[in-house]
Amino acid sequence: MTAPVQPFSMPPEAAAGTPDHDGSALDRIGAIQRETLGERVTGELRALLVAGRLAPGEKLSLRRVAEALGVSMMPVREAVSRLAADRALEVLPGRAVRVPVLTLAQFRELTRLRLVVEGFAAEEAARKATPQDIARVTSYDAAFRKAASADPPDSAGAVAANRDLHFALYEAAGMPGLIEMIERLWLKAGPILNIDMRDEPRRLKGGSAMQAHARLLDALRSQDAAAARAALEDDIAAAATHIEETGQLSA
Amino acid sequence: MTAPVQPFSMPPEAAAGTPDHDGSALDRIGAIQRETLGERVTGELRALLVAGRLAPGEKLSLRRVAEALGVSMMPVREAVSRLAADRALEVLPGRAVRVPVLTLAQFRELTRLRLVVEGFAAEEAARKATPQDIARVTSYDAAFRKAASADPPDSAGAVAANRDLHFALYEAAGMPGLIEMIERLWLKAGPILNIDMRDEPRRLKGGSAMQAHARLLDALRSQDAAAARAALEDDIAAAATHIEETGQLSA
DNA sequence: CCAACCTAACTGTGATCACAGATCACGACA
DNA sequence: TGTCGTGATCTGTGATCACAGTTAGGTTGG
Repeated sequence: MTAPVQPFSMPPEAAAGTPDHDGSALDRIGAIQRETLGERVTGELRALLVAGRLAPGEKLSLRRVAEALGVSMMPVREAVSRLAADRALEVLPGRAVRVPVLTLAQFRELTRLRLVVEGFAAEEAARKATPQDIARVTSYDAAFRKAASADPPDSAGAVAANRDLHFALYEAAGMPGLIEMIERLWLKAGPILNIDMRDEPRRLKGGSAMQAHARLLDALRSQDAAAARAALEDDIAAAATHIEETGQLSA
Repeated sequence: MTAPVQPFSMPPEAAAGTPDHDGSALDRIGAIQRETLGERVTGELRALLVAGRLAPGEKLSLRRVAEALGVSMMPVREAVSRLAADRALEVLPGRAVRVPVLTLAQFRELTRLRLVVEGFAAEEAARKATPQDIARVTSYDAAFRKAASADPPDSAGAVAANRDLHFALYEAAGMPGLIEMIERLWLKAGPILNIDMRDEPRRLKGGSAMQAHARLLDALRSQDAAAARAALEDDIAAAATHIEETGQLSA
C-alpha cells in the first residue's frame, strides 16, 4: 500500500445538542452534521487527488483503502464509484482501480477547458467580488508567498495555499455550479500538476505564479474582468507549460 | 412506483467470437463488451433524466428501481451514488432519493454555464467540423423538423433528435472532456427543460428552435465560429426563457 | 370533529459473503 | 535459457442481511 491514506480522526460526531438559553433555541441548531461514511471517504480521496498526493498510474485497492481508513469496504466502493464517474479515478475492466494517466493530448484538452471555465470564473469574480472576498484572496496569497519563498520551500503548504487562493476567487463569483465544474477539473489535473511538487518544488522558484497572483489581485481591486482573466490564464498556462516540459505524460 | 423505468432488453451479450478466416483473426476481435450492471443502470437513469421522463421532485426508491430493472439493489445504489455526485439526483438526509427541484436562481446559473460551455463547444466545432460531421448534424436536424412539425407533434422524437443534434455538434469539436461537462449540465437541465414536452409540446410550434438550428448549420458550413456560438446561444436562451415563463421553478 | 400518539412499513447505509476474472510467481517442458 | 502452462492470491462486482431513522396511516383520547 503506497497510498498515503490516513485514518480518520473520528471526532465524537460533534456535540450538536448544547441548547442555547435564547428563546429560539430550536431554530439555532441547524441540520446537524449528516455525513455518511461514503461522503467522508470521498472527501478524503478528493483531497489527496487535488493535492497530488496520489500519483498518476498509482493503483488503489478497495480493501486496502478501507483498512487504512478503518471502515468497511462499502463506503470506499461508493467513493471510488463517484470519483470514477468524474474520471478522477478509473476502474480497469478486469482489475484494480488506479489514478488515470493522462496523455499529452488529454492534458492539453484539460488545460484548454480550465482556461475557458476558470477564465470565465475570474471575470465574474472581478465583477462581483466584495472587499471581504478580496481580503480572503489576499490572505491566501500571503500564505502562498510565505510557503513558496521559505527555505526550503514548503511544497505542501504552497499547494494548499494555491488551492485556497483559487477557490476563494471562484467563490467570489457566487456560482456554486461553476465551482463544482472547476473542482472536477482540478480533480483530474491535480495528480499531474502537483506530483512533482512533493519531491522537487523548484517550479516555485520561478516566481511566475506569484507574479500572476499579484496581477490577479490588482485586477480584482480595480474590478477589471479582462485583466483578471488574463492573469489567471497566464497562471494556468505557465503551470501547464512547466508540466509539458518536465512532467511525465504518456503518448 | 411512478418512474417509467423499463426492464433491460438483455441482448445475448453479443457474439464476439465469430472467427474471421483471415490470417490476423486474433487482431480483429477487439475488446469485447465489458459493461457492469451498475454502468448499465447509470446509463438508463441518465437517459431518463435528459429526456425529461423523470420529473423534478419525483422520488425514486432503490428497491423499486432495482425491481423494475430486474437487478439487485446493489447496481442501483452505484448508479444513484454516481448521479448524486453530479447533482443529477439528490439523496435527502433521512429519506429517499429524488430528482432535484431547481430554484429560479439555480436554473439561471445553469443556463449561464450552458451558454459559456456549449457556446465554446459550438465555436470549436465550427472550426473543426468535417463534412461528415456536418452531414450528421444535418440529418438530426431533419429528424427534429419532422418530429416537431408532425401533427400531433412527436414530443419524444423531437427531444431525442434535439439531443442527438446538439451532441453531434459537440462531438465535432473533438474534445471528450468537454462533452462530459456538457452531459453533466444536460443531466441537471433535462428534467426541467423537457418535462413539459411530454404533455404539451406547444413550445415546438414557435419554431424558434428550428430557426436557430438552421442558422447553426449555416455557420457550420461557412466555418463561422462566432455565428455558430450566436445561433447556439439563441437556441439555449429561447428555451430557457420559455421555461422561466411557464415552468415550475421553486423560489 | 380534531389533534396527538403509536405502530407498521419502508427508506438508505453499512457489513458480510460468494464468485468470476485477472495477475503474478513458480515450475515444467522444450 | 527461454517460453508457456498452472495454481494460489487478490481484484471488483453483485447479492443478501441487519439496522437506525423516517414516514404515513390508523386509532385513540380529548
